[in-house]
Amino acid sequence: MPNAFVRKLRRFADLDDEAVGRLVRLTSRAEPRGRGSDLVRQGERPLAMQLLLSGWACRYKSLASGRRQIVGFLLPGDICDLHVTLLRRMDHSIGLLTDACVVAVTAAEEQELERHASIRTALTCSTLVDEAILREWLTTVGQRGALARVGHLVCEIWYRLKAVGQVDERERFAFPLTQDVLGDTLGLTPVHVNRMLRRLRDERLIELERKQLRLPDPARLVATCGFDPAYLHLDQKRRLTSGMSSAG
Amino acid sequence: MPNAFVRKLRRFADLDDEAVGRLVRLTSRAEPRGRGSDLVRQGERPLAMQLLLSGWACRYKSLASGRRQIVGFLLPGDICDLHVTLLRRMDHSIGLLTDACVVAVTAAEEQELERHASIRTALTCSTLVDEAILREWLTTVGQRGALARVGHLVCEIWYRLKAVGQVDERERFAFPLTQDVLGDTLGLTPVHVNRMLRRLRDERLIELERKQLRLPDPARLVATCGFDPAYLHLDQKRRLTSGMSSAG
DNA sequence: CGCGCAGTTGAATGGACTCAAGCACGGTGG
DNA sequence: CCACCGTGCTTGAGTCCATTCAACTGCGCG
Repeated sequence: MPNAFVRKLRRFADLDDEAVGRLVRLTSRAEPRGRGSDLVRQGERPLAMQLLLSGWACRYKSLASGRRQIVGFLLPGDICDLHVTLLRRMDHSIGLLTDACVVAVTAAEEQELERHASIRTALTCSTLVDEAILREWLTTVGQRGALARVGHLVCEIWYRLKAVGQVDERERFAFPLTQDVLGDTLGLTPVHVNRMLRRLRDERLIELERKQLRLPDPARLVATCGFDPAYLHLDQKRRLTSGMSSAG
Repeated sequence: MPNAFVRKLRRFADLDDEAVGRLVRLTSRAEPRGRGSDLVRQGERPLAMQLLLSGWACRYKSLASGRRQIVGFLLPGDICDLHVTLLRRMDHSIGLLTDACVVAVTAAEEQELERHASIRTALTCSTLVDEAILREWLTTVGQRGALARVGHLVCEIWYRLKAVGQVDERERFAFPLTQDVLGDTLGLTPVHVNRMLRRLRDERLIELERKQLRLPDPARLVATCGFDPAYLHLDQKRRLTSGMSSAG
């Protein structure tokens, strides 16, 4: 039974048995890490690429002013920093938003993996998509109003979780983000995030309680915040089916 | 005499004569393109990686609302889209801000280039830095005030141009960006950009006329907008010297 | 039981936007 | 040569969205 990481790479390239075997062996080393701990820290020398097998994490940049900007979410199966060992120092940190399982992959193991053309292709695609997400986030913060910012992010997470089989048939999924975290992500104050969430709730576009989010009418949410999933490149190999290949 | 592209890659890895020869041969095909034309367009299938040998370009995303967000500037020597042919469709466009010289590199030629370990390393570093810049921009738009946004961008461009020898000894450099373009980059209206430029001028932090920008006191500008060049990873191979190796 | 974190709501403030008018420059054509 | 026009820049006045400040609620947990 493949883990989240293998499932993710399969979306980008066909992996033969040997490749899958190698990936599974690698990920068997997974170690549990507690919520709130940092996987890597801004200013430090990067030692290894890391894989997130379960749990949520975020990349963030801290400013001298004390403010911080979250510049990415890492969901189960996501890759922390491909090739990052080439750089001298990290320009951002990665922190865990929930308890998680993580595998550290040394530069040598990374090179080993990339001998497989299919794995290399999949990893490269994955980083291209990460970059595309970053561009979309910049667009969101630069151009969209507060309501659309919140809604747009919700749509993105819905699509991304759906792609790894973590949305149930009632369009419900885990959503462990605090309003504070949302604020640091979207360039808004937590107070204002709160008001926008309220409006989305009042308009029956989301249902949120106890860190569980449900989209009663995904199409309407997508429409009202102008969400276009093209940037996620989900149809990279095959078009995403409405349901999930292996339900969670 | 190496071109801007070779000079840029040299910052990331030692290139032997054969590698340089290959790069020079490739870039000899450069073609002139007029200001305002698009190198690639959002929604189209990507056909080739492109190299910008001279001139300025920008990546931008267009929204259904008619607004647009600029998500990156390409300066002389910059690489448009490494590996992008792996994706089905472009999620953004690239447009020329000035007249320019451009080389298109097919996927096959790209693979050919990457047989050289040193070239591959340099290209990878380059994309890592591009991603780092994107994260910093998101931080700028998300967390900084309007004045610091403008100042921060000016600092970044100063550093980047300095690294490719396009800043003269009086800290003067070409700055072909209109206030409209700055607005679309920083998430501000052109009117507000104008006011911020005025304040920077009034405080003697910049001198700007006829598309020429000068920093009378770079250190003070860097300080007042909280700029930290770490994210540009300029010390990747060797520390940047105060002057330029080959003055332009 | 009391503490702390996350969320909620209100009122006042302010930074950036909108709308609008006018200016300066460069290119074009009569 | 100069009138014309378009693009980009400049400045002012009024508005609005998001922030700030502050108080209060609800819940989980020791």
